[in-house]
Amino acid sequence: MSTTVEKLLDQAESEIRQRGYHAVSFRDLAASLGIKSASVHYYFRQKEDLGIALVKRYGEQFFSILDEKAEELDNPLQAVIDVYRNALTSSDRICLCGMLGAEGCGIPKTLSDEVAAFFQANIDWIAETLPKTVSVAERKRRAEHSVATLQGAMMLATSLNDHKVFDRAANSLLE
Amino acid sequence: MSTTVEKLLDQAESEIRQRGYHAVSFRDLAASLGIKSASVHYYFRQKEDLGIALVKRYGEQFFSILDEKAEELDNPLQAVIDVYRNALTSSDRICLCGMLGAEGCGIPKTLSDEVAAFFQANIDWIAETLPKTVSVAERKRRAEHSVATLQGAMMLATSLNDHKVFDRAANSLLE
DNA sequence: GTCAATCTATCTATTGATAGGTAACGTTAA
DNA sequence: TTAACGTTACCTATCAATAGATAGATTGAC
Repeated sequence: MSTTVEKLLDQAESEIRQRGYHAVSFRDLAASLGIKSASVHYYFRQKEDLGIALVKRYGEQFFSILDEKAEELDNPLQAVIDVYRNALTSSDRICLCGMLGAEGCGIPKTLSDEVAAFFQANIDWIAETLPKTVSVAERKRRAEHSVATLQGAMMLATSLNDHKVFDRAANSLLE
Repeated sequence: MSTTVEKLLDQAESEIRQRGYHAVSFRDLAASLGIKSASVHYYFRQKEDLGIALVKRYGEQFFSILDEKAEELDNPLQAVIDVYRNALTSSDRICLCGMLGAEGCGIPKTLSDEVAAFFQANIDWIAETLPKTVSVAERKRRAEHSVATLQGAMMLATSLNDHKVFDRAANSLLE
């Protein structure tokens, strides 16, 4: 049995990943849990606080699963693809940071900073796993390309309502 | 001197590409032009109508510029990259359809359908320019990969506040 | 006089946010 | 032992701001 905070975070993540930050209200969230919007403010003083908690939790979960997956598989890039694919197919939603990253300066700055940190960590993680025989600049370039493709592929697959679009675009990274 | 409708479309496109559909209001738009929100409703009965007009115009302009660019250059994929790059660097904003595509089911269905059509046309355009020696399925895969990468790269570059991220990720497509 | 383009005024719904109340429960101290 | 207190987790009620939308008046060009 999860706590109210966890349920709130789960619900908020689900709704924001589906419709965006501005399309989700405290009242919606509260109603989904059968409580009142004032109770959501009890846990998160401002909407911004909820957003930040959400991105932090998302990042922790993401890298935790990624590290685990990378140990199982011998190909780190395949691990990244698997984690992204699972994020998409298990819920038919794009990445939380993909959504918030798109909304750019429409969301509080503290929140977009947190989102940027997620992307940077994602790029660094991938760059670190590439062969050391490749230059630092080239590793960075390839890592950026991978993250860009995966994020774009999630959005594209969701818009075109076809997860296979993600698979095809993502698998192109493995060549 | 552009008409009020054109100014409205310009302003709406600029604001939506920067902050998202839900973060833009008729009052904001009207105020930017020095008119009242009721006058915006005179041109676009509902917000949804404005959105659809916006995506249609965006698509027309996009493919018009793309065709032009493709005639100048001998490499069609380079033309696509150039058009995307210019969309990003000239205004520091992501693609209109990238934003609306992310917002997914948070926007009216008629609008998301229009966005999906843009993406499909974009994929088809690229697939068509790839060598006929390559199978149809493979051309489709490569085209999807290109669009995914370019869309993701715009978002990533905007979030990380560094246009070079776009250039590096996009140039990876030319290999 | 007609009509396009704008206005004023207003409606209802929703938003994020706050103040203050209450019921349940554990802790503490006489 | 039990009365008092504090904390947690909600609640009701309400606010000011903003949203999309509409009705109907006005203005000015042709």
